[in-house]
Amino acid sequence: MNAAHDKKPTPGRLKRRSDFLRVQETGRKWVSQSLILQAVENGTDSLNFGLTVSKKASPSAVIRNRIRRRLRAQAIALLPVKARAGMDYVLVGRRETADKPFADIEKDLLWCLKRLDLLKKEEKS
RNA sequence: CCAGAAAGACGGAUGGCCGCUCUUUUGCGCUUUGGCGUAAAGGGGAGGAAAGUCCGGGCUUCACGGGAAUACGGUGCCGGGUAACGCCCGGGCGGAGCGAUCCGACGGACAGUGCAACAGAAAACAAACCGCCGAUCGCCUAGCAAUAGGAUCAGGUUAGGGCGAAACGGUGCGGUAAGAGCGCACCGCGGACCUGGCAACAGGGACGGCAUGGCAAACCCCACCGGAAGCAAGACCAAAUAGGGGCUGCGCAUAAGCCUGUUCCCGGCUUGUGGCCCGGGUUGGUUGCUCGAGGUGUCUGGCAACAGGCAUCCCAGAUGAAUGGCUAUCGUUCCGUCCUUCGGGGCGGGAUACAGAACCCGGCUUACAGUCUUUCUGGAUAU
RNA sequence: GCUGCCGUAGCUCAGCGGUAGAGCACUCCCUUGGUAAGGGAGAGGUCCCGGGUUCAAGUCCCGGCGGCAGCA
Repeated sequence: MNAAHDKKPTPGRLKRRSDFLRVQETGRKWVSQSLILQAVENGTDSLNFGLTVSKKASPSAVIRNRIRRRLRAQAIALLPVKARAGMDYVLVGRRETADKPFADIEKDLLWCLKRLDLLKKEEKS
């Protein structure tokens, strides 16, 4: 833990529909209980992420907002520290994301990163 | 104290760590002095329904209007409020409740057209199935005959029966061959006119023997209102791409087409040619974008909705979409259990709603754990 | 955010205010050595939900719920 307690680089956000489609069509995907992770190389050094929470996850706008905020909090906290840079990540919310303990979501996100072999090299234990 | 009615308010609190967005000030950097980037500090940051998108406006565009008729859609007791409304307030009428109160698409069926299955004789200028009554010019049976029974109709009748959702006033008395508003009394109904009220309507009522059955959430009639689309409206900038237009001068014709449902009238535009120059869609960005029929307090007018004066405040502006994530303690309330000085307290467990601004307002409708305040009604107890 | 349309049998759809229907599918019987086809009989409905108008509502009116499509 030498570089982490300095300022974490804040990850960029994916905002265009075309970005999401590119990740969905060309990237890799892993499904866990509380979220789905999609990722693809973006050809730069920066790390970007986006969120997708559809009406399928929950018909209530309040619950969708809650899912999106919890995912965003996890993404900002974990991705710059644990995930490899130079990638675009898309986190897709599911119905369980609203009620699961926060630690479980963290575990699921790390699990997805591991299965896609996108953990940072120095973080491997 | 119990049960209920109405109006209104609220709809978790306080910390810790980590974040988002807008804004003000200051510092630093860049700058074409318009600003842009960055850091720190201060301040703001979801709702009563933000929801459904059911009405009404503001605003914007549709190349610019004015008038009339008609179509289509909406509203529908009366008066007031309002920018406007299908909303609100007050009143009337009808209905529910012991009551406080609540509910009501509540104009017109003598302007016209239409509808009513099944049953029933008949479903709308009434009609005659059973029945009741009458008659016998003509018929049959019994009888000397009067007459009785049947049959029939040149017939009367709607009291009673039966059908139906509904059968052309109700009850009683008289009357009659039997009956019938045929006559009378009471009730209901219509109603010239009078009184009160701005009005809806209410009270009285000469007179009328009863006319005017139901359905307009069937077509419709009457009165009033409405141009259409919507911030994904619209404006600007940049890039790349395909292919078209715009402005203006001159001229011609009175022809054709167009001017936002249709038709007509008034008024206007386009066509032909010369010159000059750009415009449109797509993607991204900027803008529209939040100071407003604004909030709060108070005074005045009004029964009230509401209006006006004064003072004071600035109160979300996101855009793959901020207004939060995690955590600790507490509150509220329910259940179980234990203790109790009957006020309550301890422990364990559960519940803590409906729901997320997307241009902005005024309403309506629908969803909602729980809590509080005020006024009123009915009942019980005590004095 | 805005604008339209739809909801009837297991499925696809009809249905002038008057007893809810058609085709396919399903069950039983006939036919056949057996099956398919064919013929006959039968079962199957909260007409999305709640109010209202009407004597009577799947149909008319109002309010909900659900689904589908379109608009940069």
